[in-house]
Amino acid sequence: MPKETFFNLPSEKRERFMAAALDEFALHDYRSASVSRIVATLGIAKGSVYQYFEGKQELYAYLVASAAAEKFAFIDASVGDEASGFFERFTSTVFHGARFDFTEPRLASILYNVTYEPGAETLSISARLKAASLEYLDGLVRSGIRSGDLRGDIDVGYVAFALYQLSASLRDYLSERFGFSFKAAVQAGSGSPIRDEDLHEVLRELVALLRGGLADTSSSTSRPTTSPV
Amino acid sequence: MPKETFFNLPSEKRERFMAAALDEFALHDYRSASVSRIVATLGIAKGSVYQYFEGKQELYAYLVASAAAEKFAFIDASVGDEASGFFERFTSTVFHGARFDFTEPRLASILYNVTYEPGAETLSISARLKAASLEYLDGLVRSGIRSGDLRGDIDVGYVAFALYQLSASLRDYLSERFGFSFKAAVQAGSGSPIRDEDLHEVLRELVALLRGGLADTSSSTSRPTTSPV
DNA sequence: GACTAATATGACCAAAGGGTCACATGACTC
DNA sequence: GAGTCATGTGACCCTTTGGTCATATTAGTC
Repeated sequence: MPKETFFNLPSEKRERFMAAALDEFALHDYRSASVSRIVATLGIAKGSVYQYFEGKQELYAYLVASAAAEKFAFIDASVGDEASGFFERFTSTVFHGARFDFTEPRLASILYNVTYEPGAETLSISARLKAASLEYLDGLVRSGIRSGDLRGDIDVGYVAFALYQLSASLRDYLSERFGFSFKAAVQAGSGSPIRDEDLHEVLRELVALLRGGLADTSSSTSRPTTSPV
Repeated sequence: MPKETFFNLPSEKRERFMAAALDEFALHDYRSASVSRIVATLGIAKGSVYQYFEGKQELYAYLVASAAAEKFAFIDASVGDEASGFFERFTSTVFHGARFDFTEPRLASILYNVTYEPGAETLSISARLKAASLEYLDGLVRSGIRSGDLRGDIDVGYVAFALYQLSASLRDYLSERFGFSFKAAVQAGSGSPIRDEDLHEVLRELVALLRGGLADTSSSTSRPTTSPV
């Protein structure tokens, strides 16, 4: 939805602009992100921004849409069609999603931030994104039930929601556990991909929880009421 | 950490101030919350706020601490000691936590907002709160393993984190599913408690997921690769 | 070189923010 | 009533924000 002027720009200039804008919104939430700061970084006049976009909101919407399109394309291309079972497909989707996040911390941060935008101005943008993710998971769960991978008595709506939360929050867990700072990565401009083994180890935990739950079903005594000294 | 002046205030005035400040921070995130708006609502001079608190940050920290103390006290008093198993204790904690949220939407919203504060200014405040919750869940999981309720091979750190995410996000799910708007409730000044049965129904889903997972273990064929026409 | 249309510019605006401070007010003591 | 000390006040300061617009520059065409 940028103005025509933006697309008429020499691609080098357009990309320089996008890079600066993505940086700004990756490092700050919507309200804190500053158009003035973007133009200061680029050394261009503020008026130029308003030749490209109607305003801050439109700029933001465009950045979010770009980031989302890139991430979805990456996941689609990576997951492929061979993974057929529910848990395999889910694992693969989350795995490649996380790989994308660590490789493209700038885009990932924007998509992460938008999830938690509280303001009314950004509501439609964030709601659309969340709805798309939930819809995908909803379909995945339904087909998992149909194929017999999942129990038939689960509440599809709630389970899709839980999967959404657990996969979205993975970023927090991974960055804490492996000491990865997305903010620092954005500032450094470099994505240092996480080790696949580390990622798989965490995903194994997540999928084990989702697959079989936490309850101990092995032992003979269901729960020893007193310590067996 | 408010100044002495604040505690010297006639309790009526102090409570009026607290009410207005809680409203403001329940309805807006830290940056968007406005000291000017609080004093305008109360009809007092802006200087007064700075007689009570060092600044906006200290005010915010105090409000968050107050809300957290009240919620924890409520949960502690409600859960009691009779619930002994892991899933019973977890359910009871989440249940009463949710009851608190719907009864005190103002305090609940502040505690919810602080979780997603992105700014550096509020980092220590939100980190402390999150750490306290994780520590509690960590202990709960450990004792669950010790008592034999939980499998011994789970990753305690990750499971505590997952429990944290699932219980924290319950608010979103409940408010969407039952059409409850926390914002509207704060503005109306009234908490309309959710029906206990509705809450229990959702908690049953959550605990079923946590207890036994999603995999269908009943059938003879683990997964029919082709549809059985 | 002249005309035209697209693009770039940055001084400027109004609004809002947190915070300050010299002063006013009130209450209590002697 | 005078003196004192805690409290209240609001005009004011500085900064920053998103956004505007008259003007300047550039590029392309004849």
